[in-house]
Amino acid sequence: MKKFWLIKSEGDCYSIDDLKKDKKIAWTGIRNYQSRNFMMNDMSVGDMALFYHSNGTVEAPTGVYGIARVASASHPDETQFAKGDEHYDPKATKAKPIWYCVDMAFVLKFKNPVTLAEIKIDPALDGMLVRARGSRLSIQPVSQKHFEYIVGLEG
DNA sequence: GCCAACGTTGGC
DNA sequence: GCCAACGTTGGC
Repeated sequence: MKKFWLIKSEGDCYSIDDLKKDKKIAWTGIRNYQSRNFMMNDMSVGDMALFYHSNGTVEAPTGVYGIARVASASHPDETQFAKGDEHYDPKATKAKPIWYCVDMAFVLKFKNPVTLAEIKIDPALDGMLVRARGSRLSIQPVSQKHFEYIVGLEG
């Protein structure tokens, strides 16, 4: 059973254009247990994800910019072992990793982003987690209905 | 840049 | 196991 997700990235940090260029990347750096658990327990290869840019600007507003696909099972996030890396975690060891990630593959980029402002006012998207105030989860489950609706908005 | 909301840490 | 302090996220 295919599932649907929303994955957040700061647009000026790693954007949908970067993923398009890389084709596929390990979705590292998640340091939140709820988000990690989604990747470890609930994601499967082939699941689809809305690619969301947070911390937007007037020129590049916060919102959904494209689609990615889960391209691997979960595996240890290598950045937790990398001393000096901003995501280094001294409590993690190779024998007992703490943080896991999956690989994400590029699917498509929207011609026009579906902005958070649009998502918030659209009655069809009522209940989307990203609408909730203070929603800081960087990996969120999305219903198939909401996923398809947003893809449909983009045309 | 501000600040509210939230998760995590650590003292007790 | 509580809870205050702290750091971070993320919308505005």
